[in-house]
Amino acid sequence: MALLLAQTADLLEIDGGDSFRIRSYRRAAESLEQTTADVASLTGDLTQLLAIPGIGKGMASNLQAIAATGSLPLRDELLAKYGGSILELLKLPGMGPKTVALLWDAAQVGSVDQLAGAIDAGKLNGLPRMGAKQIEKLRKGIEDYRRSSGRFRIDDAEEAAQKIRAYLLAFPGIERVTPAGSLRRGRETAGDLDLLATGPACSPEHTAAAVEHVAAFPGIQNILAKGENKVSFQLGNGLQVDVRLLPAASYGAALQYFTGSKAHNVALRQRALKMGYTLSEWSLARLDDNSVVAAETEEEIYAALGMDWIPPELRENLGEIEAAAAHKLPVLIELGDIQGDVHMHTTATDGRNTIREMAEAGLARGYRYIAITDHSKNLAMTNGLDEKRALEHLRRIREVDKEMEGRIRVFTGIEVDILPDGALDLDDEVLAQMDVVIASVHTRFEQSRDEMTARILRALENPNTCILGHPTGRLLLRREPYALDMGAVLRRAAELGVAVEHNAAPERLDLNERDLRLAKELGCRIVISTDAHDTRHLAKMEYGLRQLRRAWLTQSDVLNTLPAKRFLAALRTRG
DNA sequence: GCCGTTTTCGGCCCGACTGTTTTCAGTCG
Repeated sequence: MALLLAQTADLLEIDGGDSFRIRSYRRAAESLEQTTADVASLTGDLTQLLAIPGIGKGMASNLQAIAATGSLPLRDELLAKYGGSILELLKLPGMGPKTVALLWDAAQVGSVDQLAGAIDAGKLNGLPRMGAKQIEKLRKGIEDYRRSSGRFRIDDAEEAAQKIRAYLLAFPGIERVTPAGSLRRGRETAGDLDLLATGPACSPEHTAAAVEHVAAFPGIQNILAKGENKVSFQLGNGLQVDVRLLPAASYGAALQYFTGSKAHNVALRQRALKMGYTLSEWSLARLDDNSVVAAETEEEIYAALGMDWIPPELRENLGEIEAAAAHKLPVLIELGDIQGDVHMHTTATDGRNTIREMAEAGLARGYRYIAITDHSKNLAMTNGLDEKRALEHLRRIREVDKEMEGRIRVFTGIEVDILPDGALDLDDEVLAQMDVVIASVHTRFEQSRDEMTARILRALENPNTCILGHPTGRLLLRREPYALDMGAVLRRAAELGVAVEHNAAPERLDLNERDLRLAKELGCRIVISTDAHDTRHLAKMEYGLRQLRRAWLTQSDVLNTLPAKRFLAALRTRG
């Protein structure tokens, strides 16, 4: 529902609709994403719908229309006018609604492919605001878009997986459902979704009824294939899902096989062959007489190959097979190791909860401490804090810290902006009073790689900087606003003892897997945090944690696994 | 289109940047 409203807002914007009406649609969409109410079941109850902020009479009737028909007349109308692919144009960097409208009016461009064609045909030349530089930017944007599209963010894939899983488990005789593939390995993105199901209803002779149940999943857009033990389909957002029904006797073998990665499986099968076995999706069996050695669980299979069980995150054939055979796998960091989330915002700037609410939410997650790090003044749009307000806020944080009576510590902090010349945007004497100072780049100046690197290096030198916040600022799958010499930045951060933040939210993930491996190699201090803007956002910690695991990180590599006092001391110690 | 109003109309987050603008429009956070 939220998606339909957000799309309607985008379409209205392209259509040149009233900007306040557009904002209403957007606000309603955000509100629906945040509400804990089950909107679908509320559509009959007008009073409750109207109680949701941003939902008035008009929007309520829109929601009822969506609940009844699955679509929104206004959205359908606009999509009919502009074609179904117009919205993908907005995903290109530098493309906003006005430019989309311009291209539509001037050259009937209604999709990324058509835009590429129009550029090649020179149809954009001479259009207002379409200089050579702009066109080149679009050309590059299309390239990036094509490279990344087709993969889905891990949280979107996870959400879909959980919905399908719950649906499958409701069928009598399906007892276990496990996501495999890149989702299980914890990659940042997933190309498709592999779900394995087992139970009495999945044994070879009885799958027919279960297959029909799978094929009746309400979210299916179209079915790609339907066989005896496999159903493939596409969801409305284009995500392809493969559901496999397997007998319990070979579940472990199937799980191992479909978890991959391909490189890991190839190496594992070679090892099996050397040992006189053959490994398939059905079992590990002896080569000579085909007798099954192991198949029911992954642990048995790895054990039969003389190895410890390998966490899925490590299965990339990057040394994990040798380590498992030598019983020298690292003990990877776990969610329970994290003692505190040290980057979050409150209603003082652009967060949606109070200091107290964030503290309670941290406590509920079992943390021993949190840090409140609202924006500084350079982020005017977020109502960023100037020196005076920052100090007032600091006092308020200390009050809440007292109120919590030691059940959880609440550290003072701020997220300052790194200006183009590398200076921080608040006075040093104010920063010196904060427990946690996160220095981040927010504004998207198109600085060169060298300039951007120099900018961050200078910010690291400021003695008050204790965490380098989202260093790349990349929005996954969407934009690569700038590049920098990450090696130089991480090396200097390691020398100075400035911690480097890994932003756990899937839409950010500022350090990618390679960066994380490099950080570990260089001996960087790493902090993982969620950059939470509301209490629910704190749950995103688990996503980023999986990238840390993929980079072979252990508890001792991550600073906020330390107890409160030692964490603060380590953070403030340089050199 | 929502919301709050000394309630039925008027306000609704704003500052900085880029490109191509010779004075500003569009995008972004």
